[in-house]
Amino acid sequence: MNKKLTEIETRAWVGLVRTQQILLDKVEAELKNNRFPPLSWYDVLIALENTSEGRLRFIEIGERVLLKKYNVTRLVHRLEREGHVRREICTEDGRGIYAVITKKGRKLRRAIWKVYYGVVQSHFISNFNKEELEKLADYFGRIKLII
Amino acid sequence: MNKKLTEIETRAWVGLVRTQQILLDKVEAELKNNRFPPLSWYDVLIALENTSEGRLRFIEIGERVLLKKYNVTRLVHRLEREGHVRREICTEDGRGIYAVITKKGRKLRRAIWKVYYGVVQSHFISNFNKEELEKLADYFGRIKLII
DNA sequence: AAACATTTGTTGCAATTGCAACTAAAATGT
DNA sequence: ACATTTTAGTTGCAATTGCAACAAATGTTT
Repeated sequence: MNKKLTEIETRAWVGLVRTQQILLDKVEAELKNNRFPPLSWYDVLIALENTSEGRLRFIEIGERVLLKKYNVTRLVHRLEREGHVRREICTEDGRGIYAVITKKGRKLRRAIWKVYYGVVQSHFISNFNKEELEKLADYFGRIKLII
Repeated sequence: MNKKLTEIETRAWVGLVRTQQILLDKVEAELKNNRFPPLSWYDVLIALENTSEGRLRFIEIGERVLLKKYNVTRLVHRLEREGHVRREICTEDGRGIYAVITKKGRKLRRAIWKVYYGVVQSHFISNFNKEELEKLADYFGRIKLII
């Protein structure tokens, strides 16, 4: 078999990697400009807000935000220290711990979103029409998330 | 203005970020399985190999691989320590330093590529036909790389 | 029930990355 | 030519991440 990518395949792959990197670097830079914490904080807060109870077990956070468990421990600890999250014991499973988003956490999440949205809208979304966005959503949806 | 993304816009954006993250995590995991160094080493080595002289100034490496200058210093130092790269003085500019890829570096680059290619081919490329890949390449090409 | 294995979360240590201050050379201004 | 500013690269210190060993609770096997 030929272990090479065609020119188009290369442009698609490198385009994916560089596009994401450039856009996330830009978001991080804008957040820093506005004295906001890094995007990883947002990822956890929005994951919590997207639940009915505003809470998730550490392991669930790791699954949704693609973080190793030891990084969940530490990231939640930082969020907790700043009052954006508090811990709750998990009665169903003695090993588990819930992280619950606080009012302050919800407020921070909204504030970060304004900056985040600005970058995504102006540097990504604005480049495409509806049909193209649907294609992109379709394409990305094909990637097997497991394995 | 409405600071919200539509459902499709969200799927396109989140799809981009998650797809890239999942695929790169997978590449890194495969590299580790095969006792290879991280992907950042590959990025520098291929950048060097893509030049006629097999060399780039540190600043050029930073531009092409999207690394801050202090991380270029350190990454090149690690590559140098393992013999994949050597330094060369830059006669045109007394501030500059070239990193030159060595035989060993080229060999490592090819070895890493086999693993890297396997993941990209089977988890990304294989999901699309030629026309779709062309669309992806086109879409990513639209992102303004500057600002 | 007892023994063993797996899951969940934590932590010490090492490696990497970010930040800011620094040196040296080049470019610019006067 | 001289002073000033910008650029290229380095480095010490702090923060973050990775790794591997660990503890405690749950699940599984016999």
